[in-house]
Amino acid sequence: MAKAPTVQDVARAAGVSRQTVSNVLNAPDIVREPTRERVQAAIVELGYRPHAAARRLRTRRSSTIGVRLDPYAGGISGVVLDRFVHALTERAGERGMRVLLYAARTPDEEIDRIGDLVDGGEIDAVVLTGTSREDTRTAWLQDRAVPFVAFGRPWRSGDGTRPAHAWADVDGAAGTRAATRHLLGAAGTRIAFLGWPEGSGTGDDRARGWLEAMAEAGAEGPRWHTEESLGLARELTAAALAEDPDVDGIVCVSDSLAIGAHLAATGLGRPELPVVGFDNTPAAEALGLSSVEQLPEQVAAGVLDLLMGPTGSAVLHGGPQDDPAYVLVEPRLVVRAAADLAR
Amino acid sequence: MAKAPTVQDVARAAGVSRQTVSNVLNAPDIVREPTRERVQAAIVELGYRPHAAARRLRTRRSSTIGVRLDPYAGGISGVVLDRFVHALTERAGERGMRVLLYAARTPDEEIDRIGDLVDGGEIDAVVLTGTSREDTRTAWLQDRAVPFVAFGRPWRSGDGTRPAHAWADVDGAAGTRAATRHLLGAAGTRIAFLGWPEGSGTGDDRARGWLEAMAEAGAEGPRWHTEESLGLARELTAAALAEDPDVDGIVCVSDSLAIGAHLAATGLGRPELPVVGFDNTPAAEALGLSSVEQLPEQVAAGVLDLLMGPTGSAVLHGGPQDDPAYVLVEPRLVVRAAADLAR
DNA sequence: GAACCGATTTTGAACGATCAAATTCGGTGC
DNA sequence: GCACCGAATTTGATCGTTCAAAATCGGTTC
Repeated sequence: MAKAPTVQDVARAAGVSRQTVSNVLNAPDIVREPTRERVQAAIVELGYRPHAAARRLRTRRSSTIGVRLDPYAGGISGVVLDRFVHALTERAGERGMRVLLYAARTPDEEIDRIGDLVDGGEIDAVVLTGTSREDTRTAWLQDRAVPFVAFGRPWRSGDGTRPAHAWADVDGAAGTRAATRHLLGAAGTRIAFLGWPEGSGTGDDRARGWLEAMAEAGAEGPRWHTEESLGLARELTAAALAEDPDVDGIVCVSDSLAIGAHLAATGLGRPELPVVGFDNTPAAEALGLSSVEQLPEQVAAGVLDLLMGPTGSAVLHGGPQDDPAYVLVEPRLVVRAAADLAR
Repeated sequence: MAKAPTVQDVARAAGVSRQTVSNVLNAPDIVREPTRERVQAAIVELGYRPHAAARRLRTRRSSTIGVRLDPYAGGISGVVLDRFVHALTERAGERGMRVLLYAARTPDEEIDRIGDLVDGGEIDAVVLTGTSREDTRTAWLQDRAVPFVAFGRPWRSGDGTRPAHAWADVDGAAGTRAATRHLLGAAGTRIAFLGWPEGSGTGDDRARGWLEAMAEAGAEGPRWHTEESLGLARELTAAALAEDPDVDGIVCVSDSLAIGAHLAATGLGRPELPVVGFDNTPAAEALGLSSVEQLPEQVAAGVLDLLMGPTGSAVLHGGPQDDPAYVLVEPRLVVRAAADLAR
């Protein structure tokens, strides 16, 4: 295999200088038409491809975004993150960016890892996933002036001492609002909400959508809480439904809980009781449960817009943190007729 | 933020030359003990981190592995690949390697993408996923002498003109064999197999495990085939079970089919009929179905061993294709008591 | 026709690391 | 005391690109 051609080789073949070849690649508009064509022909002829490392060394930019891949939780979710990472890779590629993965088990380890990657010039920016209250990572990134965008809102306890950061997220409340409205229109007025224990940003946000839609319709319904566990959800729902048989439908904070609720309803001889989940996981699809779909592809597009500007092809220098914008994606309700498990 | 320190700065601080600092990093054993300590102290003191781009430019190695992220299929699976990529990232990090993602919709587009990344010096090797018969990618990679390992066997039609390549995979036959043996011991002798249409390497391999276990026990059972669809599996199983009620258990080629079969059995009033799936997806877990778990973490470890040798910290130069080794991981049967959906 | 101008192109230097070759250093052997 | 040896360390060159500044070009202006 012959040595790969360099700008020098292309320049020689086109009868111009190195820099002109470089300009054709990076600032085509300042090169005269005929020259540009000659250079481009030479590039194709020789099959030239720029050497990324040399470019990175000179420009001090890697055109690469770091993303932490969460350890497989073993739970029923995870698909959302996978779709997000996939969409991010695709969109980033269209903008001349790459996506580099890194692994970390704890926030501190993640900070170490990011430090290595940033100082080593391997990444220009980071996309944080799984933000929580009191996230130690965001403060560190801000102090180090590392450009980043979070997938997930800054659910901070609001002391307000720190400027917020840029984020993109799915509008959970809008999702449960749509689900609740759907059930109010199709099933009846007594719609229950099955959620997580209060205190999680995401969970509270989703509960709010149900609350608002119920208030708006002047309807009332019970609100139940349990941990993210299919089994617990099933037990809780079975007991609650036995006591409160007038419930016309259930809006759930997750697909796991929805499946638990559906199994409970089926067990009580009410397989047709409408249950709506959240995340539209394959499991919900398989069982024919309605669910709110997150559209992580749009979140990915939003993240890149925040990081690079709506049309840019490089990470914004000042960084998004100087202008803490955000993108809130409206999820989509997927309506299905539940599989009759006892048919 | 002050400029990041370079080897030169460290050298000055430790009173040695650039090259000695480099040696402390890359070949510590050729540096005298006291010198090494002095240099290491200076590295810590200054917070020095090597600049990856400069190193890559000089060494012509990126220490990076490319992996294509499959588009989200929308089906019930996908978890296996995600766990694999996660494990690969983790293991690669331990060996000083990074994982870079790329997206592609078609094999030809994937080849283009890999060409860019390899010629641009962004990746040293590739991990292929989703290999099929007549894979155009493998031949191209071999011609270009790009080191690679496939997750999945070369199911080639065996004209034998090309040397095989290195691969790592899960032993599907071993999985269904274990599942079949389990049912033979726990449920009865008439165990059915619900598989995909013949002709897919993976599907045929899994069918073989059932065949072997049945033959070994001198048992007999029906063999059904359908596409990867929960609904189709449910209909087929319902019809088949009505006609052949003596079936004591069903081994399935996938969790989707297993769930379909389980729903069919439940519908016929036999919710306790043992059904074993494949992949151990969250959906199977949620429904309490037994399933064969793939252990993609071990596949990831195997891939790296093939790529870098059992202890190496760089991609093997000659490339694994000169020595087409393989790693076959034995999957693990996860036994569960099916949820009684009609309780 | 000389000075001048903006647009285009070329030249010299630098990014930060490692390779290859040269040098220095301690210690031996005679 | 001097030549010699291997181990440890230093020096000069280089990887391929882009930045910054200098040079060239084609055409105007006075």
